[in-house]
Amino acid sequence: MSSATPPHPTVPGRPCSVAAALQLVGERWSLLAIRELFYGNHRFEQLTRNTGAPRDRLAARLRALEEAGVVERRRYSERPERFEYHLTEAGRDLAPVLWSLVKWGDKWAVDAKPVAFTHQAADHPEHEVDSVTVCRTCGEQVTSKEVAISVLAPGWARTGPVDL
Amino acid sequence: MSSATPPHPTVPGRPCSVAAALQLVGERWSLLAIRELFYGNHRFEQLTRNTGAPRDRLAARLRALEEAGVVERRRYSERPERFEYHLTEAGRDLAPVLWSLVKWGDKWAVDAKPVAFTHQAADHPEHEVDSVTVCRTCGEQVTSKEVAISVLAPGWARTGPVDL
DNA sequence: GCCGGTGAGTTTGAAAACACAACGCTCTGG
DNA sequence: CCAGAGCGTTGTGTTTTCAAACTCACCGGC
Repeated sequence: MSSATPPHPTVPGRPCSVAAALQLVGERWSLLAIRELFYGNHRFEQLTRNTGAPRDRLAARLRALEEAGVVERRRYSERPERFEYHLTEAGRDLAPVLWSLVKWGDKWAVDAKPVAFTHQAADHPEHEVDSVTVCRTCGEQVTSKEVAISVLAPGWARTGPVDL
Repeated sequence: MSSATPPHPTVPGRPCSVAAALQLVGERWSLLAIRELFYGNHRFEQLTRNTGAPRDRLAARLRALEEAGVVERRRYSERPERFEYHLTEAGRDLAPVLWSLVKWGDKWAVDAKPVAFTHQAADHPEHEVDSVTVCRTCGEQVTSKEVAISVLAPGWARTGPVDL
C-alpha cells in the first residue's frame, strides 16, 4: 500500500477493524472534513465554515488524517505557503462509510433530507442515488441473523476474551 | 419511526445527515458498544471488557444512545435492578455503517483481518460476506465523479453558505 | 505608502469531557 | 458469614475542546 501508511496503532478492547478505523477517522470533525473534501471543497477556510469546526481542531485533525494517509496536503502557493487538502485513495475509499451514514442520518437523524445525490452516467438515465450495502458474492442485503462471526484474533471469542 | 425519537439537535456547519448521524452515534465508544450489541453481547460487563471503554464513559454513552432511540434497556432482574442493552430498529439500521467501517478498516487500518463474517442462508452456499455499497436503482457502485450534489437546505450550496 | 481584507493557521484561558480507581449495593454460592 | 460477581456511581485529577483573539504574509485599491 502507499508509503505513507504508518504502523497501525493498537486499539483498546477487542481487536477489530471498526475500532482501528475509528482510531484513524473517528475523532470529532474528521468525517465532516472528509465529507467536504468529497464535495470538492479543499481549502482550510471552506472546511472550517462548512463543518463548523474550531480552526485549531480542524488543523489538528487534518494533520492526523494526513499522518494516517487519508488526506494529502498540496501546496498551491509558495509565498505565503498555502495548502489544499485532497483525499488519498484511502480517503476516497471512505465513500461507502459516508453513503451509509447519509442513508442512516436521512432516516433517523434529520427531519428533511438536507442534500440529495443524483447519479448521472452515460449509459443510463439520471436518478437519485439510493445507497444500499449488499454482499458482493450473493448480491443480497445481509441481515445479522444470517451471519456467523469468526473471531480470528487469538485470545478472543465472540463473547469476549478467553483464557489461554 | 419510533415514538422514542427525540427532536433532532441542530448541527454546527452545513445541515447534513452525516453530521446529524454523528451527533447521535459519533462520540467515542458509541459505535464500539453498538458493534458488541450486534455481536450479541448485551451485558454491561461484556461491553466494558470488549470495547475497552471506561465504565463511566460507557454508562454515559449507553444513556445517550438510549435517549437517541438507538439502544433499548431491558430489565432482566428486579432486585438488584439489572439491565441488558439491545438495539432498536434504528440501531439495527446501523449495520451498513459497521459493514463499511469493517471493510475500510480491513483494508487500511489493520495488518490482518481480526474478524470474519460468514453468510449462511438456506437458499445458497455459505460464503464470506464481502460487503459493498451500491445504488439500489442501477445496481452499480457509485463513484463520486458521476454524482451531482443538490443542496436542498436553504442558504447553503455545495461550496458553502450563500448570502440570501 | 497606508488601509482594509483574505487565507491559514497558532495562541490563550476557561469549560467540558475524559480516564482511572475506589466505592456501594444486591444478590449468589460455599 | 464471608467472598465474589454484576452494575453502575462517585471522586479526583488530567486532557481535550472550544471560541475568540492574535499573528504572519500577501493583495488590491487609492
